[in-house]
Amino acid sequence: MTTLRARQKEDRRNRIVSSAKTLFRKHGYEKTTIEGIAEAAGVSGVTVHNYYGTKAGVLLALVIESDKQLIERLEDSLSRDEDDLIELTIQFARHILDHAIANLDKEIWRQVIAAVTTSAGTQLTKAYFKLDQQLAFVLVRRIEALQAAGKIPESVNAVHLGKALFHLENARFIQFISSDDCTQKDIEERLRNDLTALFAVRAA
Amino acid sequence: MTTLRARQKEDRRNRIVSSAKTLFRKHGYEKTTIEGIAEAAGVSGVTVHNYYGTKAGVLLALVIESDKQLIERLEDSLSRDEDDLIELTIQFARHILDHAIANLDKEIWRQVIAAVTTSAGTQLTKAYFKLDQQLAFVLVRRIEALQAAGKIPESVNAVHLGKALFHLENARFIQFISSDDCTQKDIEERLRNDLTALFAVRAA
DNA sequence: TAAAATTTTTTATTCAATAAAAATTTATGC
DNA sequence: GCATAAATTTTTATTGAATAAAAAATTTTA
Repeated sequence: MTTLRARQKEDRRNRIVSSAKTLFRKHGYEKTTIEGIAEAAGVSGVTVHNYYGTKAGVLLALVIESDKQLIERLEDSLSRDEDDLIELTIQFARHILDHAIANLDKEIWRQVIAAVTTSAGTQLTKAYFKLDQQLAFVLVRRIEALQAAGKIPESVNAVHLGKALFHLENARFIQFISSDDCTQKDIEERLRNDLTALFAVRAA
Repeated sequence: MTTLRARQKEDRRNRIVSSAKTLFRKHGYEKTTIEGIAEAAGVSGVTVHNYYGTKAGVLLALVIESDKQLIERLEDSLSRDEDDLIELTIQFARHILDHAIANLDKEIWRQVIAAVTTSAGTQLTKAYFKLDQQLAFVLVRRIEALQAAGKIPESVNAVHLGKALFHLENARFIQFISSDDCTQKDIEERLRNDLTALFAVRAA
């Protein structure tokens, strides 16, 4: 049974997050004030704080929602007949970058990264890392498929490999958002260089 | 010719940074106020802002100084007869983690990462990334040495490999500081897993 | 429907950040 | 060597994030 209070609360959360997204996209992160978000959502500024703790908390909540959608779609949008691990990883990165810039611009993504690191241990950060984990496992499952197809040695630990590739992708993602000049193409090239070099270490 | 003004300015910079380091270590980042730093340094709060822009800017300045020392020493402290790339990289990571926790605690390193990402493009951030670059090249030179010794194929691009390994190490460093529970041992193990999996992709 | 419980709002405070005016100190020309 | 010009710091004031406590409003329940 959902009480009236629970429904009202849920409603306020939705209004706050959706107002925030509009304002962040319209005016950027810095110029958007908590008071502004509150007004657009029809609550008081303190209520926004009570709900999300900080302005960065509101941003994180909004990113978590959009990342859930990304994960839902990613599994399907990754081409199923790519049998080269390098190209697969680059495709994976491409989907993530596409999704990121479709939702928020670089300036705001920088705030996301900052928020995630400073507010380590909070509920929202845990939720964020859980989604990261799920993203990594999309790669893990593809690696297992490649192993089943004989494209990657069975001796390789798919979980370890997937996580390592995800970390690398993530490092390049952060590099992407950290500079306004860095293009998606730059990132793909760097990622390709990374993987080519790493995979060649033990090549015969 | 160094004018009196230039010397005074340099002096104030030193006092601000050194007061800040003391206070950050003593009371943590949040509880240290700009006004407190200013008082300890014998200047006004606005002067601290004029010099470093933000509280995070002061922190960054202080980290850059200490990272310069790290780089100076790192080249020598890395064992010269380690011929396994995995162990070399782990050793590299160990030195960086050791240096990090010897200087500031995790809470403050989180603020450093946040500051670097949010204030992308500023002078201090550029200086920070330049040092990162130098760190990566310590690895690159070791890789070249391993190639010369026939331990790694000459076909591998040492610069690409060094940078990729550095990114991986950096990702694990951020993971280290992001959780109070994560030990250095955990990080070494994860890094070993990363590299073992990556290097085994093309293994015969 | 009235009392109790919960939640939001009001009010107030601290601190970061920024801007403009005022004051101080250093540098320079006579 | 002193008066004036230039540069730099400090004072003062304002906005906004974050937090806490009291007051007000609304929902729940008895």
